[in-house]
Amino acid sequence: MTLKDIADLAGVSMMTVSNVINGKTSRVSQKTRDKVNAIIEEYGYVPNLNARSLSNKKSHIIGIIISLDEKDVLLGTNYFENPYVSTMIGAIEKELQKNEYFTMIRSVSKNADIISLLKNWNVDGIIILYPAAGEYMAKLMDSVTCPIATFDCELNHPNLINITSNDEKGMYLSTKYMINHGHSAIAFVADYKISHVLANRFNGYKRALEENHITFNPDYVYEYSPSYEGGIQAGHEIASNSSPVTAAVTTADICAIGIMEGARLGGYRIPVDLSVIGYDNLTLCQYTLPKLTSVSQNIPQKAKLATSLLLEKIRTGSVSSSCQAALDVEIVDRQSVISLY
Amino acid sequence: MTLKDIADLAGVSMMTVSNVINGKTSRVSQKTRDKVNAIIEEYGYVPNLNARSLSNKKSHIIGIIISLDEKDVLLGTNYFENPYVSTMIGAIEKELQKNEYFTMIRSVSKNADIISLLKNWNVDGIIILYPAAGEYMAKLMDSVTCPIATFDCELNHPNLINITSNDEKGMYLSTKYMINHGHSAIAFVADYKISHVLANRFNGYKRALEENHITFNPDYVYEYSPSYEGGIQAGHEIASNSSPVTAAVTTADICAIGIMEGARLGGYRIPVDLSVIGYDNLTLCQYTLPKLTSVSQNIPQKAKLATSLLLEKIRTGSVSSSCQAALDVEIVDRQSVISLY
DNA sequence: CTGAAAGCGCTTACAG
DNA sequence: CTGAAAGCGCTTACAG
Repeated sequence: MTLKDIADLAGVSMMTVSNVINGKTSRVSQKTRDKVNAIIEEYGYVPNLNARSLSNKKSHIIGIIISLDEKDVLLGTNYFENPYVSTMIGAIEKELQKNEYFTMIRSVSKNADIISLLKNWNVDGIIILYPAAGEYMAKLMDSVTCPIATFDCELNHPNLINITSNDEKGMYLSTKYMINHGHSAIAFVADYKISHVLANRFNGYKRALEENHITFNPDYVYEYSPSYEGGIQAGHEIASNSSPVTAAVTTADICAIGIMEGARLGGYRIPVDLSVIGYDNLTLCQYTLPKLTSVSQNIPQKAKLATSLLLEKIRTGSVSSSCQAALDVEIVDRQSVISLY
Repeated sequence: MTLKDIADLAGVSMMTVSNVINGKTSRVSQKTRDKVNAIIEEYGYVPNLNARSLSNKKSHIIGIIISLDEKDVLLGTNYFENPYVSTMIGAIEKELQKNEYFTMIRSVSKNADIISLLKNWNVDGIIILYPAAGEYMAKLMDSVTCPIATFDCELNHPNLINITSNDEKGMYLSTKYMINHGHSAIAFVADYKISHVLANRFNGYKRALEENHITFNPDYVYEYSPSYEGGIQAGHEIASNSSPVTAAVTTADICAIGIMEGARLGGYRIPVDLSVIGYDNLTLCQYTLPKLTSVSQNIPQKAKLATSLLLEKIRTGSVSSSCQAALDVEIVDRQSVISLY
């Protein structure tokens, strides 16, 4: 069943059928439209979008790129198991579908793979999860012609739609929350030097201390990867060295869970001996014991904003508001912080 | 940059370039091949797959369908947040990419949406996560021409690639594990009547009891949805009614976590007062307290098998082994079960 | 081993 | 308001 078949059945030209399908109502009489639509309905005709893409140079496909680094390729890490990634993808797909776009997903370990995807399918735009370091993104921006959206990227490029969260504020709030509950020996867990995002959060931690006249103590900084394993290590050290630390903030929920685990292995009770706050407010937070207090990024909102800006740019060629939106964050209160008062 | 451009640059016909790209080495001399490949390399030529699909009727696109029921559409449930779903998708995408296929994902609430996707993109095959009830799948099978793979579907159709786990055995092992640890008053939590899969698991529960001469007690069956909320309700009832139950098995990790939470709310300590085993062995299991013992389905293996059978069917038209593989399951031992001996 | 022709199913630009 | 022609970038089937 093709355009031609429908045209023959309706006794009109392919052009007319095409106009009906594409809603160019001004070019077709109501009567013809009705007749054509009835036949389309009757035969369940659905246009072949490969053919459409080929002729009009728009595919209505958006590529969601999950960038893997080489280490993860070797380890065979499944990025989709990361709740941040999967929540993002779900929210993006929903938004794309609502706007009649199609979603192609692809995990990718080098820029060339992204370029191939674009050329292969004439992809209208791409959304990159976990952008690689700034230099790679800069190169990519040069070689790609379609609009790109990403998240938390350190690169500030006029053509890049880049949605970030207010990272500094997030960790400021987290640290402040601890201070408000009477804590002053507050550990910061994350190797903040390797990432722009984490460095911003570290600054928030320091600002909260400063504003409250608490001297920054480098001994309280645990530069481990903000992963489950890194958290365990930090938590265990805190508990074992009978450190004066009574609270720990970190940059990922999974790391906070590790901190609790590690501290327990060292003999601590949570939150009595150590208060902990996570980051991201994943669904996971309600399944731990104690339930984890966390900084919420509103991931769905982030996904939705990136998607709608991307589509706007595809349709109009530019974006009305800024390409560099930074979303607000907030503390979600649960049970993992105890008041010292 | 098109086939024609490459052909002109190499001084050969488009046909020859096409043969080189498609590896039809027998039709092109080594010398010509090298020349063409060098030019392709130099200009970074990548074929337009829309054009290819249009002419050869194969898209090399596989659709991953996430079926939503109406309730979830209304609630705006993000299925990707479900770790079972996201783990599946990640594993499938990896396998598809390895075989040079592309992955289009789409959440869908009615069969017609699936049909449209197929016709739109000439999709070579589809993988359905969470198949709808048997009757819908039967209808779908009639109207779809490309191969379909799915999981845990109750429909037994010769053309359907259907990968299941040994559900009866899974719950048998879970129940047996409790019995081996000295439990005999074992609760089963799940509304097993509404689903084929859950009914199989319920049978495993009963078989384990029978084999060990423990009388089945209908009071120990809590017919709640195997969700976090359902688990809380069951756990709370068990704890509040000072039921003789000392152990609970269920059909989802998330429900097991709920059971622990509910029992605690009723004043129980876990696992001292109540032992619990989950199902699926999600990554989540290691983040709870106590860490959750669970039945492992080996989701990646399930995904991989479905994908490779689907691709085999696409390539050869049929599948050598059976379409109805049932994978083995096993208990993964953690901390949520206490021995009564 | 190589190539000219026709066609896949659409849309665009133009003519009426 | 309607249509005939050309073209998107490939592949297939055929001829040489």
